[in-house]
Amino acid sequence: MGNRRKTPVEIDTISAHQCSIGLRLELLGKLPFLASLSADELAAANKRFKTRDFVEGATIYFADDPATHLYVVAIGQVRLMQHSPAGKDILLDVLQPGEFFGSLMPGDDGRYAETAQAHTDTCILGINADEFRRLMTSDPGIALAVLDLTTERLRAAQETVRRLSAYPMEQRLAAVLVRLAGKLGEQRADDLLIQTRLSREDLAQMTAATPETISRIMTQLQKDGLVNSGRQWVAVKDMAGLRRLAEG
Amino acid sequence: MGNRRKTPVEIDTISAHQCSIGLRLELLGKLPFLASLSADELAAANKRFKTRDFVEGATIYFADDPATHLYVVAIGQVRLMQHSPAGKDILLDVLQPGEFFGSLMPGDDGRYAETAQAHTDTCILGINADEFRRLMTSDPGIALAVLDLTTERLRAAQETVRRLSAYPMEQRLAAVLVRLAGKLGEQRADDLLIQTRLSREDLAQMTAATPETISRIMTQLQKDGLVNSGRQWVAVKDMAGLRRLAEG
DNA sequence: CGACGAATTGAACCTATTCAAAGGGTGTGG
DNA sequence: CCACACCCTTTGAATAGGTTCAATTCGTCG
Repeated sequence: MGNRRKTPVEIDTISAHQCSIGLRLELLGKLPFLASLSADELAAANKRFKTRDFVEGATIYFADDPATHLYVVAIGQVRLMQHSPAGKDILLDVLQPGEFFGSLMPGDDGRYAETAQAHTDTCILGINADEFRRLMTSDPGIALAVLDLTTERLRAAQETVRRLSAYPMEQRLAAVLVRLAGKLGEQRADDLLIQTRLSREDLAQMTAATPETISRIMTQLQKDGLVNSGRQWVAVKDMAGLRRLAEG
Repeated sequence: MGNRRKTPVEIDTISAHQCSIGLRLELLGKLPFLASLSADELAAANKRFKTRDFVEGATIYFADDPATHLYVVAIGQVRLMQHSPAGKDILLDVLQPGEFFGSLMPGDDGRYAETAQAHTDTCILGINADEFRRLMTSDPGIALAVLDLTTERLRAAQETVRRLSAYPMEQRLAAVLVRLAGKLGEQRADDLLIQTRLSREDLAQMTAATPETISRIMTQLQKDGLVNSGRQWVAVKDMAGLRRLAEG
């Protein structure tokens, strides 16, 4: 009776067969950039993708590895990270099912810009970059949809640059929490739970800070009634207030 | 006799007729994303572009304006900037002839992500975003070329995020100088001149610093023999050394 | 329960900012 | 053509925001 765990975040352990053939077609059909395909075309495209599984923490590829494949998250969550010589890591994003990552440019000169890591137990679908390029060539709708998603990511990256350049820590943290809650938020009685394991270290890597600073600011945000938080989880209590804080 | 000006940077004042019909075809033909077009197609595309002139300092569009057009730099240089409520500006890039900016997404929901400003007297070619989308739909080669350029920009933006997050000022400045010299560098007897007006304030806005800090670091870099610099100009003397410094 | 990793808290330190003042190149108007 | 005014740049001293290091507390899982 009752769960003794305090973490409100659900942690799925996936079995080897969840990422089955049946699931794949359904999944691919939902991808925004494959929406223009007919059922037949979709089935053909499906054959091009290969399934791969990763346990939590496993690395899918490293930054600067030769970039050969485009991946789509099927089950679980994927972390995109960057590294610096000094050992400081940056957490760019946590991807959900349906989001793509990896290489869009064919040819062997390209290298991955980030490291991709399984944030939970994960199943991903991979397609060779050249093959995907052929798909885009034959169907401009796919190319344009991918272009739109990429443009949107460029905009998001520029927004991150803006925040890193011109905002103090507290506002940067608020902005990250607003973004995560919008993307991964799950409504609860009293707040919006960010549905992923999220340590102070993770938040530090998303805001260019140290875990200690994040801890101090989180304490303040809780006092102000903006968020609830515990070990490896965060919930947004006052979205509007947090958004106001983020904008300055 | 002789020029009394000390600035080594060439400052062009363009006349109203330089951006003529004849030049346009030549220019459009050189664009990487229109390379796949035949002469006829190019002439047809050319009709879709309209010419606009701006004097130095004039604003082409503001961030958050409704995004309607895609532009290509024909003559001169264009600054892409961002703003923050606190009044801190960010200088994202200085675009050269042949580079595009503005809107890639049609529809009236989109807004410009940055402010575009004439960094010198400038002539640009503009095309309606919907019309350009039609061009991309009819020729996947164009769409893919634009996708590649956008992907490259996303990579550059993520690199900026990495530098802002994990590197101290000196290394960030070194990295910016390396990038600018690679893009706008003009070989001279003893160094590589960055061919654009570049104040301490500009460099500050590119590295998330203050002009004072830039000044102090520049003094140091000159002492170390890595750069030469004066009022509104910078030249890289030791590219390899500067690159080494940037990487850490 | 016991142990390990995460989170908190405190104090010293450091990098870069802020504010202020002085010096120098540009180009403009007399 | 020269002189002055303007803005860019340099330099200094005080300050602040965030980091670092270290010690302690707390939650979670075996």
